[in-house]
Amino acid sequence: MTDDGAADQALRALAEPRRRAILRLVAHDELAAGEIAAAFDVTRPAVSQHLTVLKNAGLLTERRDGTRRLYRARPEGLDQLRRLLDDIWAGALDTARRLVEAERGIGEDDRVAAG
Amino acid sequence: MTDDGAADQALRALAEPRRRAILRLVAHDELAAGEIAAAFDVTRPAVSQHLTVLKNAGLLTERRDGTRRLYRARPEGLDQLRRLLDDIWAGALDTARRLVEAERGIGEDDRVAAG
DNA sequence: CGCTAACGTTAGTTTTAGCTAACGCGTGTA
DNA sequence: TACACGCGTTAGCTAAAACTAACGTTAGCG
Repeated sequence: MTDDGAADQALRALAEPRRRAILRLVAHDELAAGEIAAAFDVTRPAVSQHLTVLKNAGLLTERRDGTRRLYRARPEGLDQLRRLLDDIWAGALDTARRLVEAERGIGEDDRVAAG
Repeated sequence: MTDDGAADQALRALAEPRRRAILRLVAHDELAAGEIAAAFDVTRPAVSQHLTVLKNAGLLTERRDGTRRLYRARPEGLDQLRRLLDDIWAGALDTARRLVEAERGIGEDDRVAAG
């Protein structure tokens, strides 16, 4: 299980700038689909599709109130994402530490800061 | 500046499963472009393009050794990404906490756990 | 029941991203 | 200098994604 499918969906969903903007909108307040769509220059169906993608990725929740549908960000969706990123970088962080130590051991005299 | 361009590139780069696989490869060891390409079924130019995307996103470093180019994951690239995600979810976490408290205050008698 | 409002969904088009094939560039070797 | 090797880059094709326009569905009101 090198690559979780759920986290993959979340990552693909967040790759779209407009979907991140939507998430920012519903992070603080619960908003209706129409209110969210009004915040952008694209049509409402387009926003509706973005909401579907975000919902399938587990990044927001949907609640029905009459004919309206209210959306709100789902903080738990971030966890799986963070786990995936940490999993990828776990080895890299360890390797970087080893390299820094090795650099110090090899030549402190002619070696300056690498970056 | 609601959406940093640098983090945007990193997010788009990570949305591709093959690029995540490449990052996993160079997380522990420094590998040449040919070695990385040999690990996949796609052609070397395709891998080269992926490496360019990852490099531009600040997710890996390039080092030249003769005719070869060696790549290694860049752990600092994760930081900007984590900052962006935390920024988006900062409000959501706070809101979720408020909602849980409000739910407790409204009806502990007929309300059970929401999820 | 008819009517309106708020959405979601589908069909079809345009843009974007990844891939292969061919080529160009820099490095090392005889 | 000539040649081979290792990669990056470009052009062109194909598949995926985002968008618009038209239609379907459900909830509320008279």
